[in-house]
Amino acid sequence: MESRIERIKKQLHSASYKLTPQREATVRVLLENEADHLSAEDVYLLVKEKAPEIGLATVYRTLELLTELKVVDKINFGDGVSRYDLRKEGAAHFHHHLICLECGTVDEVQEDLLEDVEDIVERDYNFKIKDHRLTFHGICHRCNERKDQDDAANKK
Amino acid sequence: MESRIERIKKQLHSASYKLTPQREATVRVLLENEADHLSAEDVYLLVKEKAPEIGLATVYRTLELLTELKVVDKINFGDGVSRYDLRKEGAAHFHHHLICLECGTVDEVQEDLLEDVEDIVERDYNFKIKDHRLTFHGICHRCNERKDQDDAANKK
DNA sequence: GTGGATGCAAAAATTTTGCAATATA
DNA sequence: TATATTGCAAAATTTTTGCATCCAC
Repeated sequence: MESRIERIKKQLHSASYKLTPQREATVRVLLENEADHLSAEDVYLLVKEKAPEIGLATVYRTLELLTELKVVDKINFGDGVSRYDLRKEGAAHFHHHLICLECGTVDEVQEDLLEDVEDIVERDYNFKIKDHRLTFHGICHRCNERKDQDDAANKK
Repeated sequence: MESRIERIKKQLHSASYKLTPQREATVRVLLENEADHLSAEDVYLLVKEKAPEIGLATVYRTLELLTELKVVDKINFGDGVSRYDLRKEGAAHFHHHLICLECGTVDEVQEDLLEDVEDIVERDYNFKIKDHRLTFHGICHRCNERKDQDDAANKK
């Protein structure tokens, strides 16, 4: 079975981009931190651990390239930096995000859930949907559970 | 009947913020350009027409204030600048956006549409939703109609 | 009168670009 | 070998901050 990184390499090749060690190192960092939502600076620092000679500009250029190839999605949570999120392989749609206002954690929702909404928008607004971004802001399950425990403790 | 701007002024007052001419001018610009999605720089240039002495920093500070008061919502379409969108009065939820990949226009969807999705997320992820951001990327009705016309013309 | 608000300029932070040197296919 | 890619530094952009002055309450 072919590895994820092999398939990404082939994607680069098919689009006639060269396979440089810098690009490979960047892709590896993204794969190894799939659950995170890294900024360009975050990626740069992690790549630097393995390939110390890499420049920040190369990381920006590689992330732009991977966005173009739809290997990653560029996303912005409103904190002033762009973040790069690996698109799940074969995923028809970009996944959604849950940002906790309390602890700052960002969780992912892989289910689509938007099919009905998209049907309505396409029909009623005559808008042909190609992609979407959906983010919820609120309180995550960890903070909710902690609060439940606190409440229970106070009742005693 | 009380005007929209009067109510916003009262909101400022209730939160014990002062009512300066700069703040009033900024709010007016936002009201007069309600359909647009202005960046801080955009707002600055428009306010400057009426109150030329205003500084960009004041605009940033005012927009931050209005965001805190939930008069506007800060939103980011991934083009490197934050934009500020007047929240519809009495709207329970932030409205959605349709960004056209062809002509760049941003249209708004005032219907909520997310009730069912939010129920699922709250239940299945134990996530208490406070706010949301939903943006669709695709082709707008104007570009779709133009294309239909072009197709019809080519068939002749 | 006083504390918050402003304007300006400087700084910070993020991202992009020019260019000579390098390395991939 | 030819051309895409890189690293570095400089530039461009966007946003924030310090501080003396000013003004709304």
